[in-house]
Amino acid sequence: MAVMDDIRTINALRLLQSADELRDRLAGAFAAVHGLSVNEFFLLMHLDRAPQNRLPRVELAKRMHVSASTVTRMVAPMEKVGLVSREVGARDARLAFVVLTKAGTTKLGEAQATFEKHAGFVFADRWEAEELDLLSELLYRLVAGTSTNLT
Amino acid sequence: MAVMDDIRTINALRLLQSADELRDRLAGAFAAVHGLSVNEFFLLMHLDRAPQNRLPRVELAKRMHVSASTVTRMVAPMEKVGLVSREVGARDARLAFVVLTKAGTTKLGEAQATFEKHAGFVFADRWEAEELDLLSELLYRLVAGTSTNLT
DNA sequence: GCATAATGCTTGCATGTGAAATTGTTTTGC
DNA sequence: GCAAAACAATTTCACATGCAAGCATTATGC
Repeated sequence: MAVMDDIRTINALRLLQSADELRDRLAGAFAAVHGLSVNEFFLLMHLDRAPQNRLPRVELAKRMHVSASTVTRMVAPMEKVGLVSREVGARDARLAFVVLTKAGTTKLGEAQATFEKHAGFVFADRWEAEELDLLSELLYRLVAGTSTNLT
Repeated sequence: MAVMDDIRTINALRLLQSADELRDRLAGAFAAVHGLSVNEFFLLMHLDRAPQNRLPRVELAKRMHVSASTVTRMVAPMEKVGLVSREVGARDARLAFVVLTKAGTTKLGEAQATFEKHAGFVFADRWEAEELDLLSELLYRLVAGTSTNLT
């Protein structure tokens, strides 16, 4: 570009903007179809990948890039609806684990189908299979080594 | 991955997660160094690239993926500080253009330096120059054709 | 040309979020 | 062992945001 020709800067901008766009799409679909927010979906995803499907609130906060208080308040209604349950730490009573329930697993499965549908749409047509692999590899380096990585 | 092996799904997840991470970094830096939010930075960017450095509020809302009311309330303090000014449309009195001021241009320049610094850090070391070009090209297809694209 | 619809912006209300203070628990240093 | 520090979770407060309603202006249909 004229104004901003550093390749890293361009990549950062495109990364942020395309993620915004995708997040918007997903927010609409999740709300309409499953009554979930994007962040609630990610919360379920993190639990699904965690050992024994459970994580302390503080860990969820780190992985989701939100504050601890946000996790507290996100979990409350999800617990009420039965998607997750609370379990106090055995050897450390400070820890209040968030546990994925059977119902949560089911709900997550449905939401993943929606996620895949929209991911498929966004990455359809304009990419060859090998380009998708390449993109995957390049993006992986951004999330590799971070505890937040779900893939 | 074991659970989720559709390549498009993986790419969507990595895209969202890496963007989250980058946005977090930038939020801290912008707040500390320039007293700006990430969204305020993007608002200035959109104005900078617009013809005559001005856009109607409704256009800003679309490009930034926020509601019209958010634009109204974001602009108010920025106008107070002198980064932008208001200009009523000449042939359409409904339009209230947001105009980038000289001070706004200066502030944006400083913030861009910070942006470039962090973009450089995030994409440093782990990518070859040609890989960055490739990533740039692949990400471009996600933002191409959208009015939101800043690159 | 005038009533109706559409458009741009703002405001009221409800919700989501982060920082800091608070409480209860565990770890550390001696 | 015990006092002090560290830590996990919650609550309080302030702020940001979206939706829907309201207002002003322009466009449309006849």
